[in-house]
Amino acid sequence: MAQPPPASAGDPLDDADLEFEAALASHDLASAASPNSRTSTKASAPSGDYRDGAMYEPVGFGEFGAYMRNKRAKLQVQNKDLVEQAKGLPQIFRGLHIYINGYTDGITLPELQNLLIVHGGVYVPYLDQKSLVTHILAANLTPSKRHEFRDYKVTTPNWLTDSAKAGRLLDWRDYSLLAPVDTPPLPKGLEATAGARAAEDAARLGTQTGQRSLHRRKPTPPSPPRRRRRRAALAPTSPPAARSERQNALLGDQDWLMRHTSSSVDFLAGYFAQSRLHLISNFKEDLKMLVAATQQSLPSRKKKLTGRASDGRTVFHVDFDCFFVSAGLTSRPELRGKPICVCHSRGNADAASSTSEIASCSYEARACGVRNGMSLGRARELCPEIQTMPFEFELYKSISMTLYSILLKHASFLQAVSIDEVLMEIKVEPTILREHDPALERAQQIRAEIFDATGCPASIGISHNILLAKLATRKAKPANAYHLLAEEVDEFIATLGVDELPGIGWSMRDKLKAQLGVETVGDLRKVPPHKLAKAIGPDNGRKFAAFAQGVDDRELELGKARQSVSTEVNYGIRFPVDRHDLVERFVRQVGVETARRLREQGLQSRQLTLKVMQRHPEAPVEAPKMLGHGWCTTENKVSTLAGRSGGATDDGDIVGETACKLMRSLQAPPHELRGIAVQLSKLE
DNA sequence: ATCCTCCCCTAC
DNA sequence: TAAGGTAGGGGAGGAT
Ligand SMILES: Nc1ccn([C@H]2C[C@H](O)[C@@H](COP(=O)(O)OP(=O)(O)OP(=O)(O)O)O2)c(=O)n1
Ligand SMILES: [Mg+2]
Repeated sequence: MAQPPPASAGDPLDDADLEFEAALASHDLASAASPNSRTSTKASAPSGDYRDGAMYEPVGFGEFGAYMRNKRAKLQVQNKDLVEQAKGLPQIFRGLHIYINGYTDGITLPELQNLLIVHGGVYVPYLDQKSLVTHILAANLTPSKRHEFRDYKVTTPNWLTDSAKAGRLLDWRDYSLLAPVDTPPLPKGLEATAGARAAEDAARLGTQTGQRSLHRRKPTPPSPPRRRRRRAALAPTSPPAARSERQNALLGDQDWLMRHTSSSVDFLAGYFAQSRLHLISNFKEDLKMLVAATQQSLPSRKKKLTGRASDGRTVFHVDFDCFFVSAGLTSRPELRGKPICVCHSRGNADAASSTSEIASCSYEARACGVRNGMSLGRARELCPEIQTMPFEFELYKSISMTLYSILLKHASFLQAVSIDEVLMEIKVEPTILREHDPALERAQQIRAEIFDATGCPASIGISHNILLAKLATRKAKPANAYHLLAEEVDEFIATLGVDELPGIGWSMRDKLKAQLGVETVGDLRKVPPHKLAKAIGPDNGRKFAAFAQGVDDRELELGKARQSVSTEVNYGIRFPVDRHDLVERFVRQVGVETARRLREQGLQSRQLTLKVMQRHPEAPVEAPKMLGHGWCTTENKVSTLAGRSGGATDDGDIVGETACKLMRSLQAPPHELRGIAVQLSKLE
């Protein structure tokens, strides 16, 4: 690789570090080279509509309800005064989680909270989808509140004070603010939460039809009453189809289950051969290694970044349009221009009820509301004529390699974001006039080069920091480039929804809305820093306050040492009653596989964590998603690893055995298992 | 403050 | 039928 030439005289970017600029410039010319264990438990909140891509939850989703519940319980116990006060008082509110929306004269909020807590209740500070709330106390009810609260037990603060006075739980309905409504009374007093939504999904999907199999010890509990969705926005336009006869037949056939789930020896290998999420995660790690091997480390800057335009950076974000679809289209030109998607289902038989996930869909399908991550069944409702294409993993990897080799020629300082996405920093002349934009011209040239080499359209976003480059890509898509200039940032960014900022997903979006009434980035800007920090934490508060101004001082990430290696399987985990032998065989396989991945990285580990998902006691036996994990509780068990000569190890037998030991110590009933993972950390 | 441990959350 | 993986940022609570 060429030595960095001296920085050119009269560099217009007097603000930038010379050494850094020189290195960047040189790389523009470079070519691509080619036995103490701990445990903890939490209940996992279930999904909303699992079939809706917007509600897609990654693995380990949402133990938020129970997490907050536990956390609040803990906070309360820490308050010694209250514990003392509670002694001898009847715990009439035990198990109740109460949100106080308003109260009347004659009593203060702290007094109400105190009264609630000393009688065993839990105070819920704010209302959102995930907080478990059994009752709401309100002094009055505007029409909009009436609508928002319609599925809760809404009553008055007097109910609380009177109950406390009486020393017993009075009927909340006697204090109800709601006129009698068409909604039936709630079943047990802990609904109106995400939990209830999942149960409801299950009921709608007909998942409790009582099929018998070795995979169930007891008859299915009665289906919870069907309830209206709490938020109209979540309701699909038409009720989703129930699981098909065929699906039910398979799930009830123990022979079939033994052959197609974790009870089969071959399951693990077959599963990873077909999992697209495994592919993209795994391949990303490969790309990070490739990039690290190809480029030298980022020279340190003399000046720290401010994250503003004055840094004089030019960041490019390159991202294929509907990547898996575009790749598939290279050999299927007849499907161009049509609504299509890539998923495992062939889309023939029971397509209407298919829970197969769409990995990528064409922009024509997106026009109907179809999204990546949605189930095929849901997509069919939105777009009946949608066609499917099979996965072609080798093709994706090959196209991705071509992309990376092209981009490595244009800039050696490059961050592997994903199989279809790259961040890079290129030294270009600054843009003076909109009519002459060297960065944009460079981007169009790169796009053409990518298209020529791969047959796939990529889009490129350009700006002076990572955040804005990524947002620019969204404006560019599909099949174009966009340079987001400093002077247009303010206006552009204010109108975005907060969840369009990278790093804000559904959880933080809901929290911002519930606690601060913040929905757009413009709203976010107006929040005082201390309030933001209180709602989302000090670091996040600072980060997103800066993001809201379009400010992002992050450097490209490259060549960072790996902190952990793990293997997770949260699909197809089904074992017959009492078959501990099959569980043990599977856990050992997962452990051996994880050790293999560790060796592949030339690493050793001193700590193993076993993660086990079990069906939540209130969840239906069969998850809404075919062979999915459904609503679960999760347990993590940690053990120190001891190699044959003491310290760290990469030995498959040791890792497998340690994982099995932790699994045995859990005493989990095999038929309730839904997910198993082994993570190795403390690497050296 | 700063660290550690156990989570949750996010992105693709 | 279907293949809901995985690394890393960061918050909360506690130890130092
Ligand atoms: N829930 C998801 C999201 C993405 N992917 C895979 C398939 C996508 O093609 C690829 C890249 O993800 P992107 O987020 O970049 O989405 P696309 O490239 O499909 O569309 P676009 O980038 O045009 O929005 O990752 C997936 O399997 N499941
Ligand atoms: Mg893409």
